[in-house]
Amino acid sequence: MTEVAETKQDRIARRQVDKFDARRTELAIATLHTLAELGYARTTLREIAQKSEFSHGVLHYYFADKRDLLTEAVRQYEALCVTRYDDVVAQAVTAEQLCREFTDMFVATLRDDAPLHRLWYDLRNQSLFDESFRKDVLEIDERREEMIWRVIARYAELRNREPAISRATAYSVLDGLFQRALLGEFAGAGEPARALKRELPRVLELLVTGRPELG
Amino acid sequence: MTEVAETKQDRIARRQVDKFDARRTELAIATLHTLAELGYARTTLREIAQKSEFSHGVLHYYFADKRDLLTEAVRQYEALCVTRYDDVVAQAVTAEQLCREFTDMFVATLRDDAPLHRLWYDLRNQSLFDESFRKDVLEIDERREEMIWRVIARYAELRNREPAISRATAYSVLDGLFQRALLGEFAGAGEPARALKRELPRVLELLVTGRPELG
DNA sequence: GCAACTATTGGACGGTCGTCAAGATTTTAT
DNA sequence: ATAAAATCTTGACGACCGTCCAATAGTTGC
Repeated sequence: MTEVAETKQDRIARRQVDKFDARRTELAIATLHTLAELGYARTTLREIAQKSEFSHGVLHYYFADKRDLLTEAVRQYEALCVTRYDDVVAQAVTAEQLCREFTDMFVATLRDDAPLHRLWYDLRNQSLFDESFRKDVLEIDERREEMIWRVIARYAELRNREPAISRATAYSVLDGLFQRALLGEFAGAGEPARALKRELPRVLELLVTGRPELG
Repeated sequence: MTEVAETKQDRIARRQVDKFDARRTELAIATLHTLAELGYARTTLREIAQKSEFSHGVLHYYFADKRDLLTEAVRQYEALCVTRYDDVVAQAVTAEQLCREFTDMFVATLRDDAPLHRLWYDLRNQSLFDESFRKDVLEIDERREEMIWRVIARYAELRNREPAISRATAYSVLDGLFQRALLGEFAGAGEPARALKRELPRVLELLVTGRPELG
């Protein structure tokens, strides 16, 4: 009897928790959009609320404070953006195909998700000043690194080569290229997409110059 | 007579302008230090004034508004940081020496000037949101690119090779590595300096794999 | 259908921001 | 030496910030 009552209570409690979490996520995503549009420095709670369907007061019902909200937003970014190339890796059967489709995806997300990407770089850089973001940022960076490494490792495998550089270096190199292209994209300078399509295959080639036999 | 009076006036005017500019520069450097410490989002005029020997009101005597002051600060950064490796390039007589001294300098500035570097990345990223910084940022980025290219081109020359990638790519790659190491530096994760000393020579090698005869 | 609880509103608060201007102080020209 | 011009300080201003809270609306369990 007591047990039945408890499980009922539990069911109710769980449903409430689920609903609570769902709204938290909803508000965190609204936060993400605000950050992508305005950047960290100009993102305010009232702006965030305006992007959702609620008033600004509700944010303190679901989040302890602004930091809590922003942290949750960062985690939402993670859920969105760390598996982008996995399909490409899974489906490629030749090195040329992987190279081409990776490059295409790279350029496509540069074009389509530019505001989201500038948000990521903004938050990552913010973590250099504000310790409270650092843990989540490092975890996402790690996931991004793994994502890139899956591409490079598979590409090397298909080429019957070995990567010439470490996992961290591979990520840094491609991240640097992406950031550069993103700046060009916003500045309207040159044609970053075209430049990437030309340069990325060469870079991939360089990153797997090692021969398996030679280690 | 009129001419003499005018040149005298001019001399006075010029001296005043010089003094005015000197103080502008002084305040812009104070701004730079504040930005390096607090980041763009938390840098306020009163904080900046506190880092100088003046009160906050004086900032509007020398600068039209906050944006004007920050823009001048960005230009001061440029004067500081776009010729860092030139001595290394000028004095190196062998590829091994250039590689070693470039790597040492790279790691040294990562360690010694970390706050200044995080400021640069903060401002560069800010230019993705705020158009008013973009022009100056792009110019500095261009100068950094040239600085890096002088290193790579000279290294290739000493190795009797040709660079395997474009100027922009070379810069992006090394910038990505630096940014990664900077994050590691602030997060206290691993030993970014050690990792760089290990990886940088390999990367340089990869960047100049082209042969002059075949290139 | 009614009480208990959850969810949401919107305004008020103390604080800080950029900006400005009036006045004090220092420097300069003669 | 002194008047004029420059430099600098101080305090105030309206705006906006994050936070909080009393009141209201909506939902749920029984």
